[in-house]
Amino acid sequence: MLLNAEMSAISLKAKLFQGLSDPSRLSILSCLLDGPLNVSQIVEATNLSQPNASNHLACLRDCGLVASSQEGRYIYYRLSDDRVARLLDLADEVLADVAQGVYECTRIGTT
Amino acid sequence: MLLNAEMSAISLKAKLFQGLSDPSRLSILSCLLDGPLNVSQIVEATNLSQPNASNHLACLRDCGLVASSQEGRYIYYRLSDDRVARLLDLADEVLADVAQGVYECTRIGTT
DNA sequence: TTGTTATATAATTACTCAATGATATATTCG
DNA sequence: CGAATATATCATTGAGTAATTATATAACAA
Repeated sequence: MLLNAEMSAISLKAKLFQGLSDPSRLSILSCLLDGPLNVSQIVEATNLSQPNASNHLACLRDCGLVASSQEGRYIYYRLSDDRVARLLDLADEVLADVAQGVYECTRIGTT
Repeated sequence: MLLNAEMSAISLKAKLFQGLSDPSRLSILSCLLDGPLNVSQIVEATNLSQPNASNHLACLRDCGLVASSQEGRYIYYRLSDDRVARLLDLADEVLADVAQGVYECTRIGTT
């Protein structure tokens, strides 16, 4: 049976992956790969509604995956850590092999 | 705005991460890191109920993250790909920096 | 065959969470 | 100061999903 320390590590990891498991949040991270953008630019790039984008940005910021800085009335967001980008890249590599299965798996929603 | 090809890649990636975003499934993957186990051994290692473990195993198998092979009346599961383990490792590395934020983020459930 | 162990499936229940619409706060400009 | 732009927050609604209980299928042993 898994130990308690392992369990909380696993819960944290689950939470991290859950932060990455939403298409809206992934779209945001994706459009930040090329450099910082302010909220309006993110809204335009992702086609999310402004409140929706703000909510997801708040979630990503809370989780430490993006960082923000205010410039005048604009707030710029950027990836907080190179490894976030590497995580996304590695996910793509895995998908190169398992995309078909993931696509067809009906046990996970097609959101 | 993101292109359609990017969008479906993003949806797939979201689905992959969603597969990894459940503590029960992460526990299963975690206990398979050291080698194949059959369902009963997985049930014992994770403290999941047998039907629950079977459901999550089916999900992981559908997604191509684990593979199974029958030996008599036992069915052994194993990680299907080294990169799955690397993905979990990299997640730990990221968590080394952002664990606090993830832990405190109330926008994502504490399951 | 009958019983037992191993695994999978089905149906139900309860919970979580994303999106929306409305509104609030903050910054700049005239 | 007042208007306009930029961003954040709140409340509600609706959909998706994990866990449980019960049951089904399959393999082996006596």
